[in-house]
Amino acid sequence: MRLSEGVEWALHSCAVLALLGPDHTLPATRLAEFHGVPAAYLAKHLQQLSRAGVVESMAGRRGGYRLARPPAEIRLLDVVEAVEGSERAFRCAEIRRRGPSAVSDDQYSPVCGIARAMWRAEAAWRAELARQTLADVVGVMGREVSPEAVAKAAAWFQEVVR
Amino acid sequence: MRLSEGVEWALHSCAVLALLGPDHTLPATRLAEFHGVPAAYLAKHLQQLSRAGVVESMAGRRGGYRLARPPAEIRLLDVVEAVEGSERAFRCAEIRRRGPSAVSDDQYSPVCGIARAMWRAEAAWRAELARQTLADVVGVMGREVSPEAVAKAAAWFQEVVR
DNA sequence: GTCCCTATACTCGGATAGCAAGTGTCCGAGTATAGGCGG
DNA sequence: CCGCCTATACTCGGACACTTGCTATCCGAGTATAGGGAC
Repeated sequence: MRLSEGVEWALHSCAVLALLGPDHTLPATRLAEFHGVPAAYLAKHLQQLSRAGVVESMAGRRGGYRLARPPAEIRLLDVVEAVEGSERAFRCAEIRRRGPSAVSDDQYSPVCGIARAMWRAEAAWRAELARQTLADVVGVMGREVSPEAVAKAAAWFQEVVR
Repeated sequence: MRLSEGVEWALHSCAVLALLGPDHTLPATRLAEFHGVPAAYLAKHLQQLSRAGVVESMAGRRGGYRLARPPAEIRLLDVVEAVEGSERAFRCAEIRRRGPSAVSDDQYSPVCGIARAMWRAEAAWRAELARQTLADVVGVMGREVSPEAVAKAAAWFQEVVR
């Protein structure tokens, strides 16, 4: 099991957009530059976030991305599902119904016990991601980051934001 | 994010071995036949289970697989990690340290706040998988499966077990 | 009848191809802007 | 001086190659068994 690298990029990008506030936009190129990742590929993930309604895209000369809602209303789950999709990680192929001991379909419980157990764990994962918002994460980061880093980032924002 | 199909096969195979009890073994071929899956590929996963100490392999003419411990002592997490590996799903590439606003390494908190948030969710997932044992799952399945299916499976066992 | 030996058939185990999904990139469509022109 | 229009430069968005890891398979090494022979 492996989460797409794009999830990390998306989360960091959203964090930056949260710091920027609702009055400014940042183009994909700048976000990529800030994180040192390929611009074209990050753009792909930002499009997914846009489609999912997590960020808003502004077209045109001074366009770019900004959060679609306040950070406190964006759950980490929203970001993760925007990139990874909302399909379940464990997919039940109903192998219990195959093989020589198979019986007629109506003899089986509606969902396989093994699948239920696995999905219970996934639900716990989702619940934890739903509990944490972007505001939480940004808050913690803001408390932990060093003053020098803050200054440097602020200077960069000054330079690129119009 | 997607779990390997082998996880499902491994779990079902372990459930069958649990029903079989510690006094019998079942070769990979039979397990594959019972579930209607490719034998050679299932064998690969059984090897992983064996390496992880979840099942024991008996070589020779009447060899096969059996559980290495009582079902109550086998956590679903053990089975899942045997197949999927114990690496984290979310991998922090430390992109916060890249880009134009990077500062010296000692300025950063030991682990990125975003990674910590993601790993918290993974911990919840693992905890839920660790809480449930093979005995739990088999117990539920035993209560849900229809009498006809039980009879059919028992007959098949009688036929193949020596 | 009992013990030992050998040949056998069966098992697991790791090394080897094929394919799908994630990774990375590009170019075209669309739009808000900036400047110039006319009134 | 003000308003409108047009050209522009910049943005996003979807369509196209490439690489990694999962899927699937095979064949060789090792071993407990079953049968036969000797005592």
